Amino acid sequence: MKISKKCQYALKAILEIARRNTSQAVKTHDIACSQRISQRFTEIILNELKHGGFVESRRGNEGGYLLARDHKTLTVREVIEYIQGDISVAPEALKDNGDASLFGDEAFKKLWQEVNNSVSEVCASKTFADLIDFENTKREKCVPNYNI
Amino acid sequence: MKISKKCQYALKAILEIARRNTSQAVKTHDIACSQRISQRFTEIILNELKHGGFVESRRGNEGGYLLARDHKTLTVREVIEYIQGDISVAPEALKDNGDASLFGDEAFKKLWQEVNNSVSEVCASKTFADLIDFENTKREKCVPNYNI
DNA sequence: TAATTTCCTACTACATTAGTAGCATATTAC
DNA sequence: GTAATATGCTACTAATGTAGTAGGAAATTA
Repeated sequence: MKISKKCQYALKAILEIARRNTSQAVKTHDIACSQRISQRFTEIILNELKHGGFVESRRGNEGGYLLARDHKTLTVREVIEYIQGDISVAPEALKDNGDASLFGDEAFKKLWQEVNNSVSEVCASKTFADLIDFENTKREKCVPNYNI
Repeated sequence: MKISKKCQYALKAILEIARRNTSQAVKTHDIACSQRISQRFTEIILNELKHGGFVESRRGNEGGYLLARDHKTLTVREVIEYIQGDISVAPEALKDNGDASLFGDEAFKKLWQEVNNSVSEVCASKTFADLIDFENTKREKCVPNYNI
C-alpha cells in the first residue's frame, strides 16, 4: 500500500523540470538540490525516466534534462506505473485460478479490482500542470508574506 | 501499493469463519485447508485477529475460532488497517514539513490524500456479508453444473 | 583539450515479508 | 485423571524489495 520513495522522487523530478518551463536543459544537480534528493539517485531516476520516454537528455556542458512530454497531458499515473510497475494492490489474486479456486476468490478479485480502479482514476485525473497550478495557488493564498 | 499475503490470508480466514455461520468454533486446521494457508501461519494470523477483537478463541478439544463481530457490519477496511497498519500510500509525505517545504509538497500531499480516501472508501463499503453474498451469487450463476 | 555532465554496471545495507520450529499451556471428552 | 486436541508464545530464517553508493566510460561544448 505504498508508493516507493524512488517513485515519489521521480514525480518530484518531473514536477521540478516542468515548473521551470524552460527550453534550457535542467541539470540533475539543480533538480537534486531543489527537491532534496541525493545527486546520484537523481541521476539513476532521470535515466529511467528517459528510457520511459518522459524526459530527454542533453549531454555535455550545459546538458541536463528536458520534458519529452507535454506537462498538460502527462498524468501522475503514467509515471507511477512505469517506475513502480503494476499498480495493483494484489496482482496474484487477480489471476485466474481455474479449478483450484477457493471460496472467496471471486469476491476478493472484484474487491481488489475496485480498489485498483479507484486508485487509477485518481492518478489518471492529475496532470503535472494540475499539480503546479495547485501548488502555486496554495502558496499565493497561504503564505502571502513569505520571502525568499 | 500492495496488500500483503498475510493480510489477504487474514481476510480469507475471517471470510471462512463467517461463511460457515455456525455456533461451533472453527478449527485452524479447517480454515488452513479450506483456504490453502499453512497451518502454522494460520494460527499466527488468527491469534493476531483475536488481539484485534475480530475473533474469539475456544481452547481444548472441539476448540477453534468464532467471529467476535457481526459479519454484516465488519468491513474489509478494519481488518486491513489492523493487520497491515496505516493504509496510506505515502505516510511520510503527509507530515507537515514546516519551513522546509519544497515546491510540490502541498500538491503531492493532496494527491496522496485523495488516493487514500478513495481506497478507504472502497474498503469501508465492503462487509464480509457482502463478500459472501457476491461469492454465492457468482457461483450459482457461472458454474451451475460444478459438482464437488 | 579541459571541464562538465550524462550513462552504465555492479555492489551493499537495511527493512519487510512470509514463513518454520519447538515447546508450554489450556480445555474438554471420555 | 488422562489422552487428545488446540491455542499461545518466542525465536529463527530465507527470500525479496528498497534505497541507496561507488567507480568509471562516453559525449558534448566552451
